[in-house]
Amino acid sequence: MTRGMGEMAESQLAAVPRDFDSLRAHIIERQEQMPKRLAQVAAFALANPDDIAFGTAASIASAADVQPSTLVRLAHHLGYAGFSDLQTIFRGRLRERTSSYEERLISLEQSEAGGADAAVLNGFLTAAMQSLSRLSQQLPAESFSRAVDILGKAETIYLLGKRRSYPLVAHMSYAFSKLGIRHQLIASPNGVDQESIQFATPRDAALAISFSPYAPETIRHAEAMQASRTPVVALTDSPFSPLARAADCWFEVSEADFSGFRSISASMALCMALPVAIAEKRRHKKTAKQKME
Amino acid sequence: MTRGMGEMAESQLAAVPRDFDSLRAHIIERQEQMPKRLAQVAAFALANPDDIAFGTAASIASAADVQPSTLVRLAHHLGYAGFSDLQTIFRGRLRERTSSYEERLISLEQSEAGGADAAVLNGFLTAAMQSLSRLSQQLPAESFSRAVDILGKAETIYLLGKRRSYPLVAHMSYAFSKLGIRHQLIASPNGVDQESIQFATPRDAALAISFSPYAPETIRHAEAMQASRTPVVALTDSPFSPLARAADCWFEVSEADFSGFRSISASMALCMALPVAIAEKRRHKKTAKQKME
DNA sequence: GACAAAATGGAATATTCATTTCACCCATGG
DNA sequence: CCATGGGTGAAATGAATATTCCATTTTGTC
Repeated sequence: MTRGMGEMAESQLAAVPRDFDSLRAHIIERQEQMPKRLAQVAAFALANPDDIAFGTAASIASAADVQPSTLVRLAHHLGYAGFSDLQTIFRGRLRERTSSYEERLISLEQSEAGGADAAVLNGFLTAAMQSLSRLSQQLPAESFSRAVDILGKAETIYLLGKRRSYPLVAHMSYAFSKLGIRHQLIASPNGVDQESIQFATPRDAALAISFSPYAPETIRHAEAMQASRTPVVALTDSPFSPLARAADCWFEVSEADFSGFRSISASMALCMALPVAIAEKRRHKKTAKQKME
Repeated sequence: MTRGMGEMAESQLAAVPRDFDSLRAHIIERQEQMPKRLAQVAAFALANPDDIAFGTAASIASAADVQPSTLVRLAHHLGYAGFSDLQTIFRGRLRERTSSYEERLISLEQSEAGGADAAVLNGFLTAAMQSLSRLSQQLPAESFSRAVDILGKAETIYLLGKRRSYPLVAHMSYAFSKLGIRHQLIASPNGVDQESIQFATPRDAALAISFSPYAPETIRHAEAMQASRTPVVALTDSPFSPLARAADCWFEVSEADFSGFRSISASMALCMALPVAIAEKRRHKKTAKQKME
């Protein structure tokens, strides 16, 4: 077997990185001048280093949507003997990595070195993780299923959320659009919200989100919709929330905070899951119907 | 090919460990009663788990001073289909170690009670946690500090983010408002964005957020602002992102995904931290100035 | 617009690798 | 002392895998 690097032997004699960080820098530096497919797979490699370490040429190739030969070409292009040689770099990265405890210490030290700014970032990351793990420990599986059920049946889903909750409904609106689910984001800048929700029927449904201090508008709208017998699902932060009263189904999500600024990570995870679960349910129902006919 | 476990099928029907810790316990428990060579190689495996994860049967065998076939026999003896099957356990250990929150994630994945809906919710929680722990492990302290620096000095902060990134800038807009920081959310429904950003001066700054597939509008606006010498801070998902090129300072946030739907939790945490850090910095500067006078 | 050079996809090939096989060894019980 | 069973080493086998080759497409240049 030849070494497979004849034509580039002299051009980069001393420049073949033998550790991951150098390789990363090397790739980032030259990515601009690489051929299209090589750049594509190089980007994939840096984004999914674990997959390179563990996968086979074929599996990686299909994941990165290229031919296996492209992987070999990339390796040669970078000066390695072949794909396997390149792969050892990615494996070395995992070997060198010390235990997770040490890792955390290192990142802590770095954050202290980074000063006050990094401490803030760390604080919010911690708050987000706390919120998520709290939700995962007592995840409201039944409420979630009911919510999926109610919203899954709705012709149009009305989304209510102001102020701090607005980014959540904004994201849901995006997700619903992507998934082809009819919905209406109640967030007009021209004050016609009240009028918009009057079109809701009992065959529709609403999702209302509000945290303390509760936006009075959201409460009012939720109450109005419930009064007209439109099912209302609520996402809020306390059983005593006025939203919980105005809803047919609600869940409580308690978010941790960093120096007074509350996270919305757990709620966000919920808001990402909800549209997908709804789409999933509708897809099943559709295929079930098709089978019936 | 047979499963290769005929003779021990009934003796340990339900007892083949699928994670490293169980396997370790399992081996320690039975090591005494194992044949000599098998015990020898089992001890080697527990002492050098990384070698098992990445080595070939031949290389491991010579390192442990046994025959390759002994490795296959050990795997069979423990109830696995073959050496490769056993090896996946050792590889899984390295994968999991990446995340400092591995235990929680595992318990999350295992608690698959509650049906398909809960599984979706679980999936998104897992993806969110992965994203967060990845960011906390390699948190971009310097980039973050630079970003705080640049944005802290700006008279007006312009926020650019469309589609999936819009909820992020929407939240920042809310936070900036609460903190009394002058800013401008470039998200008009009437198409005057291009005109809005023309008012930006080098004394202002922009924060642009975009993930693959990059919204062309955001890229264009960021480039336009950079061309007019307004500092641009970017938040994106790859060093090769067109946004990274159009920015004076950028950070990479790689988000995990659940069945193709990417999380934005890590980015969200960053977007919550940024305004607070900026406000913090300005407050310090102010008090410093007051002391001077 | 034509040509040359580079890049790419896909199939053929060569190699590596896990697994199986079989001959031999060694302990144990008759 | 022999017979029997599992245990072990070493080579044979066949599957899996990386690599190479070649026809075709794309890119850059005159």
